[in-house]
Amino acid sequence: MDDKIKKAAGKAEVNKRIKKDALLNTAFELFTNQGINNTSISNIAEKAGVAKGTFYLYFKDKYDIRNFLISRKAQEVFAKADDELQNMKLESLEDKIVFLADHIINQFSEDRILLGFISKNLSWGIFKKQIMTSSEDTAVNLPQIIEEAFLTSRTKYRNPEVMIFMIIELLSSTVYSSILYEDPLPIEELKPYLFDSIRSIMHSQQI
Amino acid sequence: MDDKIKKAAGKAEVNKRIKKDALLNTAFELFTNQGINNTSISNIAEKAGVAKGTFYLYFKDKYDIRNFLISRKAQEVFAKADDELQNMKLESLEDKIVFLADHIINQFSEDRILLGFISKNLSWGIFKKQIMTSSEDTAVNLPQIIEEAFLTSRTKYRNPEVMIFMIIELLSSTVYSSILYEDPLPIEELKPYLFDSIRSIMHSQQI
Amino acid sequence: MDDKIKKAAGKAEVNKRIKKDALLNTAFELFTNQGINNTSISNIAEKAGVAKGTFYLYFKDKYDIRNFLISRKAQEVFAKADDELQNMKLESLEDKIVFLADHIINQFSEDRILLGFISKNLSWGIFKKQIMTSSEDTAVNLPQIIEEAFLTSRTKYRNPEVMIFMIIELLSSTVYSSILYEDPLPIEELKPYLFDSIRSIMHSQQI
Amino acid sequence: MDDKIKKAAGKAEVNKRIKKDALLNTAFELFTNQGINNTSISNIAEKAGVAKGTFYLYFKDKYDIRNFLISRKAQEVFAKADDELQNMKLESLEDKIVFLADHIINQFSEDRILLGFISKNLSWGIFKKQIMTSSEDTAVNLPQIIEEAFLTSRTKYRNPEVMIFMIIELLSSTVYSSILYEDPLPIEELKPYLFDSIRSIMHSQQI
DNA sequence: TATGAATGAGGGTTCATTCAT
DNA sequence: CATGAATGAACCCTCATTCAT
Repeated sequence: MDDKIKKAAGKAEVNKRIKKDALLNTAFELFTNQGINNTSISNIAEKAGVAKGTFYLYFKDKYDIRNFLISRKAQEVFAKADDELQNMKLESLEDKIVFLADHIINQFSEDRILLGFISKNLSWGIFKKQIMTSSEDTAVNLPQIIEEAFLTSRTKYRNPEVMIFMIIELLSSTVYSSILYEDPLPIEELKPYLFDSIRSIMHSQQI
Repeated sequence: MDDKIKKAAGKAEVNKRIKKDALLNTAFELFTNQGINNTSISNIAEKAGVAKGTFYLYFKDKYDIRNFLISRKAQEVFAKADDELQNMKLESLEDKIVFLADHIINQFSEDRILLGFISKNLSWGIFKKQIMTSSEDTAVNLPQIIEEAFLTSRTKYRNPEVMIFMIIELLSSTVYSSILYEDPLPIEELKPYLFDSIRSIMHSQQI
Repeated sequence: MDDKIKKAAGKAEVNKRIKKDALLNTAFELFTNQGINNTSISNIAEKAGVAKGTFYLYFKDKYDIRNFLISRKAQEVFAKADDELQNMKLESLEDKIVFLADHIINQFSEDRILLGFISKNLSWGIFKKQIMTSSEDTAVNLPQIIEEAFLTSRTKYRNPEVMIFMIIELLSSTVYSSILYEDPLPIEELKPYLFDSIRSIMHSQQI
Repeated sequence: MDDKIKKAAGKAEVNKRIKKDALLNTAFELFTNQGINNTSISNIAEKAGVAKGTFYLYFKDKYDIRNFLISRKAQEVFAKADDELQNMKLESLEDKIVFLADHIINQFSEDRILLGFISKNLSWGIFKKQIMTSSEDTAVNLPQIIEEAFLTSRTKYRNPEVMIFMIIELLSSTVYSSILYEDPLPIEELKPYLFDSIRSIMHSQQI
């Protein structure tokens, strides 16, 4: 009997996860295709194949599901780039950072929808709270990785957090315009300027 | 008779300008206080003291009035900074750019509402189209100023537009977080890092 | 448990039917009293005792509910006339058609509101599509009745459809003016002329 | 001086006529292209090149200008058909009526827009009031023509007005569906049936 | 848990009409 | 006569949210 209940509970649990994932996937699709403002909860629920009321069992409102999506998607991007980094044996921190930047940019080049979604919604505040904090279901532990990288680096920097902050902001805002509108340059032509700038920012912060 | 008509026309013209300004000012106030999405045209019209229908005599919709506001406000900021610059006798382009950055940052520090509005709405695309294009009613002719500055500069740069682009994007995104949330540092403490970064970016682009 | 759900579903279903009927009845009343153009969806919903939004659960817009009404009302008229016809044992097709015309005219004489509604809205195109096509919830199968009548008729006609078309158009347009404005004659005085005309049209089409 | 005033008045008079005609022509174009309900007074005034307020100097509202148009257009159709009739030397009234019907149908075949406008708007009531009454600016005096035709006809009819009424209604309603939708037959194929019907109706009314 | 019918506030937009010029 | 800016009522329609089932 206990087993039965447990099994039932397990089934229900799985079912819940399926419903929630359906809602998340649908929401992402609609948000990126037609914008958050033009997406209603009805839209999401209907396309996800659940009843309108069901949405409220999993999310508070439209912005709740959006925030959930942002951190999930952003984490995936960082995790992938970090994975690749592990396979390389790069010496200097500068090279590592540029490598990461390159790979993140490439992911966005290949998925403009993702770029649009993340760029419009990811701020430094959310980034710190959601990405830099390892939650239960996060594969990658970004803060630890970064801290370690700075510790093991032979070269030392004045204020690592500020430096990372400036690099991320520079990247995220320039990349958006370049990939989506090729303005002022297509991303592949912009890259050398960007990477030069990143390296020079880092140099200027060396101790 | 001609005089009468001219005078009448003048009166009507003035009246129209007053109505339009009232709408613009009210819209700015509401957009910045409660967000564009939470501001309805009814709100704007009512608070501006005109009928709802009157709004549509002057603007197509909410986004039309927003765009009008963005370029107007952004131009004011640049014009002020440029004014100050004229009073100084700075030699190098690097110094001039850092000076401008400093003054623009200062304006935003003192008017966080303006900062919020412009940061959320001003993209590079809009910037180029609206600011860098001298329209009829613009006091400051930014593109000309910049071009001149680069021409008279003894130091030459690889790709001036890309350089400006990167500097503006770096500035606008970092400043927002710093001024509004003092994250990762309050703006006054962030400034040295930022100015260093600007200078080093410029160095890296020197020919 | 299953029973409970079934009962519940039944209750909801009945409730929906009630709401839809309330909307249809109210719409008919308002359309005929004040015209379609002067009837708003708010009017209908309010008078029907449902919320404005509820209207849109059942109908796309004003014209959707109008079309629904037209075919429903027109079908009722034909069904009644046909019912009476079955009770008679008339020999010739001519007699049958005149009998039907007479009974339909009588229904309209007694219900001028219905006449106004149908005359203004029923065209041959709609008639063919909506009346001549037996739908799920239609009692009378008009096309079959007519076809049978022509098949069993000893007298044959050149083009039955064209003949029916002309008779219906002649009837529907003359009857409107006569019943509502007694112009050029009150309906009872017009009838002999009309029936004569119908018979003579039919004669002229005999093979 | 008197002359001057008269001349001025004449000029003003001409100017008024021009404005009114511009409004009428524009209204007709818009009514037929986009329907009366989708045509606003602003639309008409703007397209006619006059100010909105000017509309009200000439017409009470949308329906006022529509009625004006209906009778003008209908009269033109009848006048043309009658003109042609005068050139023929037809003996019997039957032939004359069929000839008129044919020419009116032809006009509508060639100008479906006109057909749509008149069919949707011309009722027997309006017809009698506006067409059968010779107004100041009417070229054709329809009632007189018809009366004369019946007087000079050797064959006599029971109730001429009722007969005309039935023929007109039969024509106007069948022709609409046939020309616009070729349903149940294209007009050229429908004509023989129609003319046969007209003749047989007339026969049935002979004394 | 899950449903989806019902709600009604509120949004955007249009437009006939007026009236000062 | 002619104008056209201003009005504000009225319209259509959407949608987040609730709740009985």
